[in-house]
Amino acid sequence: MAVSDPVRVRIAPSPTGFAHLGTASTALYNVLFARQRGGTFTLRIDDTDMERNRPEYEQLIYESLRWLGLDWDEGPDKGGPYEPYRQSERLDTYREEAARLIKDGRAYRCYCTTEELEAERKQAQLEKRAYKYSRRCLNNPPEGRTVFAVRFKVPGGDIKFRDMVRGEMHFDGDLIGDFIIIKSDTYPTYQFASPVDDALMKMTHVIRGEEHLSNTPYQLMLIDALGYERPEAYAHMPLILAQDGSKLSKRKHPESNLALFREQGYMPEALINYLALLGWNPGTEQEIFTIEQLVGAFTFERVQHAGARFDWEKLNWINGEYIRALSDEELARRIKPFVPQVDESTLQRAVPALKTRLHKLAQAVDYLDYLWTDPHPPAIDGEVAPRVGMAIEAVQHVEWEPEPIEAALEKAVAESGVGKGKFYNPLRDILTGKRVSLPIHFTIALLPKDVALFRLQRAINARD
RNA sequence: GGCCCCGUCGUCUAGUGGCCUAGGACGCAGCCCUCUCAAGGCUGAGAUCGCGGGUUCGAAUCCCGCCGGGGCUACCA
Repeated sequence: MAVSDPVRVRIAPSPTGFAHLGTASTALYNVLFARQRGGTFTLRIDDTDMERNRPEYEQLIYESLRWLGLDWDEGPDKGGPYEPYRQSERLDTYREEAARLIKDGRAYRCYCTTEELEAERKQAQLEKRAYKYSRRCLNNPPEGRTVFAVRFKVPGGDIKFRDMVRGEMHFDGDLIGDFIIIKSDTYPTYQFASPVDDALMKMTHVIRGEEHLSNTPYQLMLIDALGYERPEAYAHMPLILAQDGSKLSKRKHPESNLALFREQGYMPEALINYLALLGWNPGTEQEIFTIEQLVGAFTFERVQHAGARFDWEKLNWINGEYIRALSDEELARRIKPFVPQVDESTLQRAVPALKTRLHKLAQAVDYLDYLWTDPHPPAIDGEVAPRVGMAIEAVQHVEWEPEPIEAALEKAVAESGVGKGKFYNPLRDILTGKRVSLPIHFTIALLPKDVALFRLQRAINARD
């Protein structure tokens, strides 16, 4: 294959639960590579796990990747020259290829039960030797059984391949036992379906998570046995680690659900930016990158070999940077879905004050919910009551916008003889029921005038 | 257990034998600004470069051993 031929890469997530952060990360690196080489990025659905697959999970994958802007060129939903792109629809292919291997004497039927296999494994452990399948069904198959799986007859030997991240890799094939390629439910295993599809779909490079590094020799032996062309190279990307240092998994780490990132108000561009920096670095001090800049700067030589812990604090910072970089109009547009109770113009007036205060869009709710929620009137003492009265007076004949309100309030503060803190904090409490809010003139101006004045007056009345 | 990958501030990282009294970012602390919270500005603390041996005039950088973490070792992917 000539170097100039366009690359073809893919991600192959399995629809067995929510869309996972790791899928986004792998997809990102695939997209970066495909775009910088003018190649094709394919989405293939790895749905060979009958037990756990659900069609709605597949939708979740589509939604999340689209949200992130990591769109694909070929996939189950948009077709392409190598259809179908769902493994459950390619069963005939795997069965034919497995039959071919059996016919060539490179695979065989295995009638062993899980209990028998378990016993073999236990025995090996007892004798403290590395477990490899005994090849009982190759040499001396049991009689009269009908349920079988298909095992690959591992040829062994040295297995070498090039990893774009780690360089030349070597594995000893003699250490690998015969493994299952077709399960007894007639579905292929990942180890089998993945290399078959990669070859048939003409993938030139395989970019995936590091958990697949040890799987590569299995797949390479299969590729050779099937007479396929090997991919030019692999790239095994560092794992995203949880706080405890283990691989982020669906079961143990529900926070790796991509839908949650959207719900909390992380911006897709910011998440992409953070993900790119997790495990890769540009070699410069630049931290903020557009996807286009990433396409230009990314190289496998600069990807990290060790797993990286996911750091929410840094993500929050990056997300805040993106929020602050938005125009007021754009920020209002993005916040809108999080605060459907707030009308358009009120939101627009709130945005300048919100902008520097948000790490996540959903935090707008904390600042604005007093607009649609009536706070419990706090008890005020005889000292602050007159100041609340002064505030009402100062503000009630003024144009209902932050600036004039601020000016009026400043005057009242000066006349009150106390500091801004003493004057404003009780107002904030009365109006919002909270210790923290937007600057007081925004807090007041965003509320309808009658509502603001009502809440203030009510606090005074509560004393009488 | 076997095989593989990895090991620099709390975290993400720069670093490929002298430019390293180990740089940056997030976070953290203090100060400034300030009506709260942020944002912003300034300053600062924070890494005996996992440990022990070598090699070398000189090692975070090369070699060996050990320790530690992770991954794979499934009829999950």
